[in-house]
Amino acid sequence: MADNERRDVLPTPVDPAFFHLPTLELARRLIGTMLVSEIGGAVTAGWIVETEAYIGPGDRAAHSYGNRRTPRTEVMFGPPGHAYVYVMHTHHLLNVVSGGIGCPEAVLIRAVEPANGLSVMQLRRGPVRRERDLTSGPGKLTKAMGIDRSYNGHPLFAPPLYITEGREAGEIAVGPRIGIDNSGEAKDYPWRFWEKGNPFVSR
DNA sequence: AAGTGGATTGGCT
DNA sequence: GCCAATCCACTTG
Repeated sequence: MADNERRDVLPTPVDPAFFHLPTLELARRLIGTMLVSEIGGAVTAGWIVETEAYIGPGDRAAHSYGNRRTPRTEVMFGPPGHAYVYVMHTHHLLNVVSGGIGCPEAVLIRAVEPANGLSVMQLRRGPVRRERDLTSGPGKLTKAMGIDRSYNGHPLFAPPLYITEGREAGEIAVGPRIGIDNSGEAKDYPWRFWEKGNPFVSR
C-alpha cells in the first residue's frame, strides 16, 4: 500500500499551536488526546490517560532543575511540542516539551489506553499477563509503540510520531508524581494527572 | 577514567 | 515488598 494511500485513513496531527499552553494546563489537556506512532511501518495508537508535569528551574524533580542545560536537557529549552526522550534504566521515557523557548518544561506521558495496533503492541512487548500491562507505564508504552532515543527532538505534530485530537476525557484526577521521593519538597507537588478509574493508569 | 544514581519494570520471596 | 537488570548522563579526579 502506498504511503499516501495509507495516510488518508490516519488521523490529523494537532496544530503546533496546541502546545502553547502553560505546562500544568497542557498536562491536563493531553489527557484524552491520542498518541499515534507510525514507526517501523506499523500504526499503533493510544489515548493518553496519565501525564506528569516537570517545570524547569524551580522543580527539583526535573532534569532541567536550576536551568541545568546539558546535551540531554537541550531539547527542553527548545520550542514546545517536541519530544524529549531519555533512557531510564532499561526503558525509554517520552515527554512533550512545553514552556516557551528558553523555559525548560515538559510533560511526561505515563500511560496510554491502546486504541489501534494492539497486535503490534503485543509483539513488541512480548507476553504480558493482562492486556492493561501493555501500556500502563511510561516505559511500557514507549516499547509498545516503538519509541526510542532516535525520536528525541521529533516534533509531535508530524509523522511518524504525533498527537491528535482524541476523545472526551472522563473525570481527571490530580495528585503527586510517581518515583521522585528523593526530590525534596517537589515530591509533593500535585503535578500528576490521570483519567479517574481508567485501568491503564500506571497505579 | 571511574563512580554514582535514576521521572522503571518484572521476577521472585 | 525487595531487588537485579543494564544503560547512560553527569560529576569528579
